[in-house]
Amino acid sequence: MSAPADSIEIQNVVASTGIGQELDLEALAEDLPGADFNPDNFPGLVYRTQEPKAAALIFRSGKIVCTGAKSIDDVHEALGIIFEKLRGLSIPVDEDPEITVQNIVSSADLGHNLNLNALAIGLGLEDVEYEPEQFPGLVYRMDEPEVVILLFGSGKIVITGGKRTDDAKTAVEEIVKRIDDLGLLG
Amino acid sequence: RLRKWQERIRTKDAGERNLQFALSEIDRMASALGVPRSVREVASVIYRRALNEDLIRGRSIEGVATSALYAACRQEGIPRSLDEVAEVSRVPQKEIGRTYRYISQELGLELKPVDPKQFVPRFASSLGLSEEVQSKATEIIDVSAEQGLLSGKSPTGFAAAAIYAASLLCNEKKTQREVADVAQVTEVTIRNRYQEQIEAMGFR
DNA sequence: GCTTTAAAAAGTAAGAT
DNA sequence: ATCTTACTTTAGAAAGC
Repeated sequence: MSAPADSIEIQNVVASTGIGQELDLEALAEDLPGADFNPDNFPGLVYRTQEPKAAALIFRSGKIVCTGAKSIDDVHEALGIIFEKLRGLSIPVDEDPEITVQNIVSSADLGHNLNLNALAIGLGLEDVEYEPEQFPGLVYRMDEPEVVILLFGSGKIVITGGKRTDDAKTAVEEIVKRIDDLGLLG
Repeated sequence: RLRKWQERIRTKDAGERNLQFALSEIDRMASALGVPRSVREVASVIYRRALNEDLIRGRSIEGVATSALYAACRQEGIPRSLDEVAEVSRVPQKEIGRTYRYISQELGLELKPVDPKQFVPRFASSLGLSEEVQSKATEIIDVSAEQGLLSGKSPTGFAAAAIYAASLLCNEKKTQREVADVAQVTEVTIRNRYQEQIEAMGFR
């Protein structure tokens, strides 16, 4: 018996932090191999780590956004690599910068096909956005936990907007309950 | 103060002019789309409601007017696709879709998902297909939707495939290209939906 | 509101073969 | 006709227009 919650996989974690030091991005772009910096397009410098794979947006203020990591541990690991790289360039970086998780994107499988038309009406048109002409997924905004769930006809779903690790699990259990109560789960 | 008074008049005039512009745009687009007068009236009501609830702030008048018309067509059961609406509007399709979702949510329109069957009469008649083909296409849509094939699929593509299939079954064949053109979808989409629908109907 | 980053879901589209 | 690539949706931070 495999519960839908057991199929949850974190796909992306977005986090922010800061080194507590202003940066000269022009100079950093020169000293940091592989850095992408196009100030005309975007004010942040893009730096990618290979292991773990992640992308960091480094700003002049010293603030950093890390995205693309597959776990919170990976976020810390990737940022740790970046902090060391900066220190290696004689840039003072705070001892242990606070890292804040801003968003976690997860995927899961409910294990049954879904009738999205019936679900749109059953879950309540006021909380649902389902426009298959524009996007095949049904968008459901849940209040507790405060996340957005994308549901597809295949039964596969995406949970995003959560900041805590267990938000996805709570959300999946809740949406399964609601769909089941409507008699729309397989 | 006289100045304050004049400003009020100016603001009122500007607002009145904007409303007139929006309503004339709705009228122009509705004519181009060939929708009945009743739909234009529903669109006007939706636009005025959006105006009263201050939903136009930060959005273009034309965008809200177009979205109101798109919503009105759906509400009246004679939907136009976003592509069709975008063709007669000066607002990009992406913005129409976004604005529609916004006003639909804020005004609590609660419109049900578009039913592919609602496109059948219009698409079929512009292809010169008979009543028989239309009812066959409708049947195909009902049967395949009941079997869960509709979830996530574009209503226009779904309708187009059913019309194509029905035209074959009734010996009034239209090519995939002809159907694709009136429905504004690609032949690939018709082919994909057609295969699933034929199988759902039990025709291998 | 936009710009950039990453990732999943599934449908549709465009260009190449 | 089939393949590849790319774009649609969701969330969130960053700095600046």
